Amino acid sequence: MSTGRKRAASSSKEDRPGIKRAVKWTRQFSHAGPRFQPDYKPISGTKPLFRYAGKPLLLERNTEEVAVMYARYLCGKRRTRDIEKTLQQNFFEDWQKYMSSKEKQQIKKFELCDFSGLVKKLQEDKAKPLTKQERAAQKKKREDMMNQYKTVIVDGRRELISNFTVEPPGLYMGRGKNDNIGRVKPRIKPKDITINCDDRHIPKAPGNSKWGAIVHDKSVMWLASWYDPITKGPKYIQLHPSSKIKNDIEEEKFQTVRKLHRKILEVRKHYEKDLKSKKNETEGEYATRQIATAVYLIDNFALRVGNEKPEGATDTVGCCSLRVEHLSLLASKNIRLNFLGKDSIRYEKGHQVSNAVYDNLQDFTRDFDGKKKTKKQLLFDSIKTKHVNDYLYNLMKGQGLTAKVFRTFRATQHFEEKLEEYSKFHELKATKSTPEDDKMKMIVFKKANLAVAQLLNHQTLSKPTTKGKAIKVNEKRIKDAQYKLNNLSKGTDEHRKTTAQLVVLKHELDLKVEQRTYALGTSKTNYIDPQVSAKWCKKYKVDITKVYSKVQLGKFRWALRS
DNA sequence: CGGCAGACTTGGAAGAATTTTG
DNA sequence: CAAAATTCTTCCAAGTCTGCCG
Repeated sequence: MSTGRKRAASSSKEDRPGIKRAVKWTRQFSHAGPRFQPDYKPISGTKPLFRYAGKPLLLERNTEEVAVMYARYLCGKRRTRDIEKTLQQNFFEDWQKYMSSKEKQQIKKFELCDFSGLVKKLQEDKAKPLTKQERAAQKKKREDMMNQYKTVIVDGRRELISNFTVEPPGLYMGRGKNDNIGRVKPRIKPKDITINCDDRHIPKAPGNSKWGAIVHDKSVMWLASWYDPITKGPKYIQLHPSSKIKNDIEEEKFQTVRKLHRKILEVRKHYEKDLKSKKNETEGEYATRQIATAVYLIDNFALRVGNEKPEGATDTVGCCSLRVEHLSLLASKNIRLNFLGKDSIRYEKGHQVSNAVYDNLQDFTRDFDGKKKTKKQLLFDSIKTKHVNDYLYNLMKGQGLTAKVFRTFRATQHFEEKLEEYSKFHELKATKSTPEDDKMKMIVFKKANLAVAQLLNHQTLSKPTTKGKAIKVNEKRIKDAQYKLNNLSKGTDEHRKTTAQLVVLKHELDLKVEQRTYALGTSKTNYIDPQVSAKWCKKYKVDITKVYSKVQLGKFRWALRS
């Protein structure tokens, strides 16, 4: 497959400010290429596990491989979704492409397919306990394999690779109301791969196979790429977040945020001026007013910019793609936004807005000519996200201000404020700590983290029941502690200690309850400036490894070397 | 300009590893 | 010590934004 990718690093790129556009490597980019998925091993012997119309049917190897993909899907704990029908249809349509002509004649209706034998077999294999030796051997084999593929040398520096294996064949599992759900993602082969490496270290393709293409592009940081047959979009083998290049880019991201922080009053003054409508407004001025209003929403409520999506894609929106139906104008300059955002996560919040913004939003429920829009029409009908980013570019020329910077800025700022607020409220000590003090510090950190997750609307759809159980356990402990306390005389050490424990337990419970539907991970790894955490940790004598995991510590090396 | 392809970040869920509990 | 709970890592889908091209 010809990829058509041929861009080499040009000098003009090097001249531009910022790391993103710069050359990523110069002399050496040497790696083993991606690891491929092992070939499929049939799971049914001579006895068929699949049944059609009640009768056992032995599937050919390729046919079984795809059937097993569906069986694997059935094994997982899947939520009942209204998308189930589409999934089955897509799967069956694609599956038939893998069948022999004889099988295609036999297997005509999805409803008559019985995968339960395959499912049972998969579950049995999974449940099979391994001996200690088997487990160790398996681990060793895995490590040996990984050692062969997991690193790349970038200009003399050995770096980790984040995903060195090509994606396995399987069913495409999109989120929300996705039209491609259940389609069969075929196996990726060496001929599908474009390798990016330096010209003296070209990895060898496995066996007798050949790479699809080999490029030496210094302006990008991917090691290998291929096209996803379902989405038609490119997929990449990339560097690990702990790598120097990724670290540099991450540092630059938060530098941009700090620049915005310094200029925020100016920026706000500028767009507030553009919020005002003019007499005999031209179409251009009307568009500017839409841009300013969108920027207001992005700045104030940390919304995503909301790019246009291709026809037929899952119907999710961001700021610029909001439709009239997603907005309610309420009394006292209050508005309510209700829409499906990224990953089909619902955003449903009420906000108070300025007079100018309220008036504008009301205006934008009509088009430029004053004609009332339908519910399905765009609120910001005269602009594209490109215009918003062009506008922002001009507000902070050459300093990398784009819409998503506001989200990071607001997240970090919110975190800093909440950390301070909670630290004061819970009277954290900067000196030596009891175990209860240490626990309170972690609670404060997590509470601030949670506040950011709420701001960014990082909700989880899956609510593991375990979380409910955990809450019960916590409640019981509170009861126990309370009971214990009642039987202790005041003023004793034991009484003091139990009181402190009780306080911690109560706050832990509050946190657990509030945290139930929120995912804190994304805000911690992508939005909160690690320098803020580091400063707080230093102040309150908290070990930074208590708040960041190993991968996060690697990602934030740039901020944490003291 | 506007549209689109490409490259990179951000996102929730699944799965693996580790810690806690009984 | 095993099972359960929790935390961390991996996975890959779904965004953002840039640069190129007509």
